Amino acid sequence: MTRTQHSADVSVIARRLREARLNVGISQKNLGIQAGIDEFSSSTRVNQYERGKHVPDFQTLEKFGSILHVPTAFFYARDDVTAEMLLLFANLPRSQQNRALSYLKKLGQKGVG
Amino acid sequence: MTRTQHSADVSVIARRLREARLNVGISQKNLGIQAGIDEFSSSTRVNQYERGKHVPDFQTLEKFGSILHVPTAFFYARDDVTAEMLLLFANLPRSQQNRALSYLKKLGQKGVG
DNA sequence: TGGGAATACTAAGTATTCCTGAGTATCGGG
DNA sequence: CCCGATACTCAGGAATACTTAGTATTCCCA
Repeated sequence: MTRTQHSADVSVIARRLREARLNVGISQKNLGIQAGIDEFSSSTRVNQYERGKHVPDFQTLEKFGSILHVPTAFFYARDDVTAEMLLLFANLPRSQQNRALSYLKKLGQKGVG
Repeated sequence: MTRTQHSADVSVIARRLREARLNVGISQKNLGIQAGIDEFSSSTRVNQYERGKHVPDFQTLEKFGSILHVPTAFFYARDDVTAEMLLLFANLPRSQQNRALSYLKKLGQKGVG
């Protein structure tokens, strides 16, 4: 009975993948094909990933991320707050990302004392 | 000649793992043992991970993250800026994480126009 | 100077996991 | 009812990781 957060017995990667795909609104098969998976195994493979039956390798998840507009690290974020942070951060231009970094450094310094 | 960023031909995971381990200053073998890997294969396995010869599964990386004080998603961050963001964010207490989220949302809204 | 221990690293065979191909289940429209 | 689309399952062959045995290098110190 170890469960850090609310939902699901499915793996983190599986859950995040489905979350991201449904957000964009494409089918499992379509996602796989866009990622370069053979059209005849695409449906099966993506389904196995989302059901947590098998685990996609890093390169595949990088392609999924690029198609679904999420950073790759998002798929590995167990914590919802971290996941949301990654989404927000990825959508910023580089200059504002640097600003955000400065802001967090200040927050961190205050918090220690 | 495709290289998004400066360094290394070694995989993202391999590079981040070594980075995090050296920061803490423990040996490959020691890291593996702390993560529950058999002491007789620990050295080999962690070395294979850091050389990019093999890829550790998610659960193993979660243990490494907890030992090395980095969030699991850190190991999958190709971009250095995102990696640093994850480290800073993980070190904040929950209340300040929420603050950081609000800040990122504001930055995002301004940037779109 | 010459062990000995610690660390990093490699090769190869076995063990484990994934990918492919074939198939079932369900739903909605025509 | 039938068709296409989507989601999903299973089994065996294909690919990858894990274990065992070993090498190379450095540092310590007797």
